[in-house]
Amino acid sequence: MARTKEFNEDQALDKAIEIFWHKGYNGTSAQDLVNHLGLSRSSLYDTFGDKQKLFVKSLKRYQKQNLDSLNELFENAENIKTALTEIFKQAVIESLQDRITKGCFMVNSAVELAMHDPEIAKIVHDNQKVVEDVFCNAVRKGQKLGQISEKQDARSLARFIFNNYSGIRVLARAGEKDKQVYDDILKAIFSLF
Amino acid sequence: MARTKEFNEDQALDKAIEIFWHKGYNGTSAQDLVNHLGLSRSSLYDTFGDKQKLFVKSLKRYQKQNLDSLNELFENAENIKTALTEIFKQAVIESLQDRITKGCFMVNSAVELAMHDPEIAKIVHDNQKVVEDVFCNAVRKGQKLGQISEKQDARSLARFIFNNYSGIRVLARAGEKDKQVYDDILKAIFSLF
DNA sequence: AAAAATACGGAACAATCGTTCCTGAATTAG
DNA sequence: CTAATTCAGGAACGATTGTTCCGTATTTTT
Repeated sequence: MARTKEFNEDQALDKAIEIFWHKGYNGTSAQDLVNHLGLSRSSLYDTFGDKQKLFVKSLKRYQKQNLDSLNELFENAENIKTALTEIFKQAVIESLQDRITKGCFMVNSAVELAMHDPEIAKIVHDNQKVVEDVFCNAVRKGQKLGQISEKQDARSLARFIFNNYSGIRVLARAGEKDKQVYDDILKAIFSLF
Repeated sequence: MARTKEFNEDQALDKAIEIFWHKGYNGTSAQDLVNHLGLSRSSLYDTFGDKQKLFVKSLKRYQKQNLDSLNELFENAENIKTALTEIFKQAVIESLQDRITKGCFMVNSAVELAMHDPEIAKIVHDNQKVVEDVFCNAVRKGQKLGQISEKQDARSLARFIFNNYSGIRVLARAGEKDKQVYDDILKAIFSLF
């Protein structure tokens, strides 16, 4: 039979996520992928098909990773409102820590590709719905526990949270490094709960 | 002396805005520009230098157009809160009306290019500051007139508004066509004022 | 009318794009 | 050992990229 794969496909995908996230789809060349993944051209194409397929696989993997950690966070949280603030605070920390910030891979891909690639559009839209649901369930739970005000409809609040999360990721991608800007936004957001 | 230009430079720039807005910088080829602007390759390069310079000019023009209309709106508004809701409602209408939606040229450019092109980064950042200032002054005025609650700091509220506007434009670019999603977000936003 | 200047269309450029293919070495299972 | 399979490396593909250049037409000033 054949020899076994010498590289781990998931590790390679993580590398692909990194560079696509950083440079975008159109900004990443095949040579960039070869250099960054550490695979030969042939292995790369044999394993993943072509650039678009590799991108789709990367984005799906990213989506799953993020969703899993989001679900885990809410499951282990005893206070929902605190958990929500943690999510945003973490985003702010990430936005400030590096000289450059990549923002959110999903948001970046939505802006760059959703209009022109139906497959990407579906991934983005599905992600939006499922993340919105996670937020919505969390908010409902928080409201039942008396941790979140019931003045706002849970679905509405979930969509609102999602929207502000997107906005902050764009701000980060745009290179905003003033902590006060983020803090002001967060202050306004959480005055609603 | 020489003959006069047969095309209007500003009209050509408006055409450039259209296609860059639609396809992004990396997604727009020189051939796309020739086709869409209706100029020859030579005229295009003679007039605007190169692709990057044309993009910068387009983005700056877009920024000025948007800022002017924003200022005009607030100047003519007797009620600031109403004016703010109008801005968001207009964004929602635009998001829903066409089969495809381009979102915001500035947001798209920020996501695609700010990390990799310092000149674009500066335009994006300058725009953010000046738009934030416009919002801030408007909010202050609205608070003085008793049209906007004074519970929130004007600067904080301005940044919050900007953030949600970005988020909505990303949502539109991602192809969201469910009016209820936008309405839910708007409901949450304006419950703060 | 002559001269200067610019617009135009299109050919042509080198470079890079994504992708395919070939070769030989490596590794595994039977 | 043999056969099968996958690896890495790199040459090579045609297509497209952004850009330059040239010849000609056109318009304006002297």
